[in-house]
Amino acid sequence: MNKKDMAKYQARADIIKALAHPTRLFMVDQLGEGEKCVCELTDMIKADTSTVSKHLSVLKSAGLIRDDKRGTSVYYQLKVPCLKGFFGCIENVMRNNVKEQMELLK
Amino acid sequence: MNKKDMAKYQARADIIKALAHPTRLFMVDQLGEGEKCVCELTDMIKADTSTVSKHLSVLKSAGLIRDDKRGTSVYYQLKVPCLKGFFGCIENVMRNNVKEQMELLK
DNA sequence: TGCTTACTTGGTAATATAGCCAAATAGCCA
DNA sequence: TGGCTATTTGGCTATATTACCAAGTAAGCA
Repeated sequence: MNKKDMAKYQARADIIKALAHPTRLFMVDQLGEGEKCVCELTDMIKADTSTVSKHLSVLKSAGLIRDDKRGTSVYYQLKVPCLKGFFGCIENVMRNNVKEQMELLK
Repeated sequence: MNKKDMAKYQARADIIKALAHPTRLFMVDQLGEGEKCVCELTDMIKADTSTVSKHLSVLKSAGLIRDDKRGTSVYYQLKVPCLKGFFGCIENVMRNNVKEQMELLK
């Protein structure tokens, strides 16, 4: 693998890494249904506000969401609609994994 | 977020985490073009065989690839064709991030 | 101005991940 | 059998990630 390819895969990995956490996946799902402020997400997730804020900043740095401050609240929006297809793929993997577990038990 | 949802997002995250590394993304790309043995991948990646083997086992545990031992070699194959669409989505994000960087410089 | 709510940032401890070396295992062939 | 090649596993250190608390910033309002 040459240097340029390495950089390409590193850049991909950085974005995927931003998605690789249950709380952040939940956020992406929620934001897929419409913008939410930090306080709304904090309520749903039941973690410290600072924790939620940091997860959001990871998604934002990766370019997956956008923020919009209105008054004292900050609203976040999903920038990337194509993620839905991706999650479909992940669900396929999960279904298949379960299927294989079941085969083992037969 | 209730316990069941939490488990769902955790399971998704575990699979995504398996993809969240440049070397493993390279492997997935390579295996997408056809099966390869550990030694071939080791040559391409130029890391210790043990490192390559461990990356492959991460992908395998996630259910993304399958192994097939023939003689002294172990051949790995991609199990999940839908990943190609996913990478397309990630490339979109990367392109958009660059675009926004450029806007900033205008 | 001073208070309150909403959010971000810095610091820290616990945990997870990555890479290498060394050692173990497995199949092939002389 | 003994040796060779291919691969996996265990152990270790370095680094990254996560979550919380505490402190800082920012906007609205009495």
